[in-house]
Amino acid sequence: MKKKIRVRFAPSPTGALHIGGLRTAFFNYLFAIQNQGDFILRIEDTDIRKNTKYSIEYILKALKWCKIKVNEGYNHRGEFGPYIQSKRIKIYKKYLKILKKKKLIYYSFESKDELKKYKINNKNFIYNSLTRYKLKNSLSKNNNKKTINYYLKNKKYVIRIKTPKNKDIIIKDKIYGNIKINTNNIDDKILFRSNDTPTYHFASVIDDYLMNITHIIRGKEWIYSSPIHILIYNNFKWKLPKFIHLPLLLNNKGGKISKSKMVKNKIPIHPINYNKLNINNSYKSNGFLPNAFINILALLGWTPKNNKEIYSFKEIIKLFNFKNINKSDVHLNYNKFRWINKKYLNKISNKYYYKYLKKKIKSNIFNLYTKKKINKIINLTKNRISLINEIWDVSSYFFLNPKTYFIPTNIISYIKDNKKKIILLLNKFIIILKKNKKKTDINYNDIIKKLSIFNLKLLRISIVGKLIGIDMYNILSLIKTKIIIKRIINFKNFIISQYKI
RNA sequence: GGCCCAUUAGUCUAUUGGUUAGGACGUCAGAUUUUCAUUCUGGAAAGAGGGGUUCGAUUCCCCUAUGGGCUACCA
Repeated sequence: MKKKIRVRFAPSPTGALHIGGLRTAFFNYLFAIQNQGDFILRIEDTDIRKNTKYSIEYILKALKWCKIKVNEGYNHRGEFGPYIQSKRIKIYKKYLKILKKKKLIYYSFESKDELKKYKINNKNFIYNSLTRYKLKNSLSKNNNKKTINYYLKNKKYVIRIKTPKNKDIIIKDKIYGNIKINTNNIDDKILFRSNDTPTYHFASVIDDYLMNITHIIRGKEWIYSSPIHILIYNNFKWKLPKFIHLPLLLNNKGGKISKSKMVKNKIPIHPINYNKLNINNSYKSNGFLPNAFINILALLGWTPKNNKEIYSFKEIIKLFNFKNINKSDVHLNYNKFRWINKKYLNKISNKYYYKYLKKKIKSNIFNLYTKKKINKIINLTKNRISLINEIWDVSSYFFLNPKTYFIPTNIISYIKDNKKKIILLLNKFIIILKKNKKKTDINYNDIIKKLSIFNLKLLRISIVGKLIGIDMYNILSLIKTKIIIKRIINFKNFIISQYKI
């Protein structure tokens, strides 16, 4: 029987999970679903920091918003727990002992500062088989037993892995192919810190083994630490999992994704807002739909070869394949993200827009319109936007009187040349509107058709404030007559004062 | 600096030895439209540079350049 495929998403809770981590999570999730495997969430908190608690909360919330369903792990069921590394220290110690017996690890006594100094004086220094015998550690010949015992007793040591000398380690990566790294170029990485806690390298390998992880899908930044992981597997004589490294995400200028940079570029990097971590710019807050965001995530490094951009979740699952993941790093293209979101926006029901508008608009103004009318406004405006928030931008003139008028220069000169005519025209409007209290009595189409283009533009400016928006017929028939009259009067007064009539 | 990875238009990418180098976002133009948008049609726009291998190279190899990653008692 074939072994069940098990993958894990193993974020470290050191700040808010961003689009890069989410992409990794999503690809793991896809692979699990495709193979009826397990998708495990493991929290890698071997390094304890300030915001651990909130960061974990955020991971859970973010995954939920992206509809990524964990079926085993932290905060979920599972028989391989605990799924948080700070609660597994005992386990790591147990496995450390095994390596100790096999003499595959050793104690190293340099303090952080000592090593720093050493590195400054010795360029290209690497702590490994080529140098370790000259340094302060339990393998070195420089130290006598007394000094060694001193450090051991006082627990002033870290535990390092003993990497072999001049050995090529080959990482068989499903995306990048075989990558050869010589052990002379890698450090004897620290496995246990002086505070008796494991480092990521050790903890994650032990966990991956104990949790029966079959495929390690993670960002490319991990390629260079893979030899250490492989070495640990080999030391235990455990079967290696498959490695799949994903291309990195870069911002639109080719730099690393980071909060400060992305805010400048106005590209959100976080999925949702979260006050406790000070996240107030996100895909959700910018008006992205979860389904669109999933589509965006999928296309971050993955290209199905059929010249399509919009994929439902089902299609993604059907088509997803590591063969179609490209090797070069991915630049985020916010314009394209918006375009993808637009495609999804076109499909959703009006109630989402309705909800948004209701929240946005003061109730006394919102209630001027019946639900039917709001729906009509939505229907007429929704095809103009690519983010749900923008429904307000394209419909605000239904709810707010124009505060200022944006009049193009050619219209200004038209006004100046035809002052009296225009005032007459506006007055005429007002009279017609006042006469007919019920909308149905007014044939707006007739009025509009009789107007010259210039006059029609003027009418639009008087009601909308600028030359944008849906057709005048619908604007006039949707807004209450009383309000239209008011707006026209305002505009008339504006012209009179502005152009001294 | 050392080691590792990548390099097709502004961006995401297709094409793994023979193509008018295909698609998408963006951009530009035209059509539709009472304005603005939408929509539709069309255009411009690419193989980093230099060497090989080959009848032939975007595709294979080497060098250079550029970008990125790792080089923490961070993950």
